[in-house]
Amino acid sequence: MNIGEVSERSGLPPKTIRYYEDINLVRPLRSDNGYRSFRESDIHKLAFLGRARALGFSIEDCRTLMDLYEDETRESAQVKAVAKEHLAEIDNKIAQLKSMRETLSHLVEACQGDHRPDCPILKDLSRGV
Amino acid sequence: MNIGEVSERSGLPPKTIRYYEDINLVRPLRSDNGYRSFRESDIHKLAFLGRARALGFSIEDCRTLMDLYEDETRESAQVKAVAKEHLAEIDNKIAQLKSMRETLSHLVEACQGDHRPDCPILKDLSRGV
DNA sequence: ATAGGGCTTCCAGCAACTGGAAGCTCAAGG
DNA sequence: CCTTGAGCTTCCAGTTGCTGGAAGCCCTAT
Repeated sequence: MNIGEVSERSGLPPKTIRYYEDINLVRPLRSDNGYRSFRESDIHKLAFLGRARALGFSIEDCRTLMDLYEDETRESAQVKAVAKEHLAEIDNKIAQLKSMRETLSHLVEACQGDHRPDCPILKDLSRGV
Repeated sequence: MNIGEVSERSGLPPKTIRYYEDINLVRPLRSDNGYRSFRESDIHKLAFLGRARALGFSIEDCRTLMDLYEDETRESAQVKAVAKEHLAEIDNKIAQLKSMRETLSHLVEACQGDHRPDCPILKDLSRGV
């Protein structure tokens, strides 16, 4: 199967699929004409990767998860550890964004947003050095 | 004032300060020995930038905000518009992260995390292609 | 034969720095 | 006076995860 069809079936852009091959996340075969030739198992892998990425896992995490997936002797504790760590990172990011949101929304509310130059947002950003 | 002291006073790493000069966010003078020579106004600017970045504004937003800050004829509506747009982006990111968090936390809870290979996390990631 | 679409590779660029190498400057100590 | 070490300089490369574009081959249809 050529990359175009694989792209449609996996939901990943061709560029991304080529990139994943570059970094050895998938290893499609090659046809005589030089085209990549994907097996069903490659598509399966790519879809797996797409879903892991959609959950925010880093590429390296994805690699680890794929390896665990293909390792029959894995322990679910290993998978859970990766996921829990990622979950903690997500929580950190959410907390950070919420704190930004908090500050920023107050400032936005305090700003008249009219034709005059006075602005609490700029005032806050430029507060004492 | 040399970059080291400016770094301490502004809270930005020297590398970052040099980078901000590269992209013309600050324009320190130069001493005869070639060292950057910062004025108080430069430190003020850098602190401003640091706070804007801490609120998650992009570098380009920071540039815009700095320009507005220095423009006496600005209208606060311009500032507010930039801030509101950024706030919306933050809200989007939070929503996205929350949705990931939702899915992921369910999966993590469902995973035994023991020595056996069976794992709902991997099962979900590899669900029907 | 030619046009088009799909495929290939490779190079560059995005954001916002960060690390490291090579080398100059300056102040202090022996 | 010389050396040592910290601090400064520039420049290049790498980070993350792609994405865009150029140049060119392949295949099918007209």
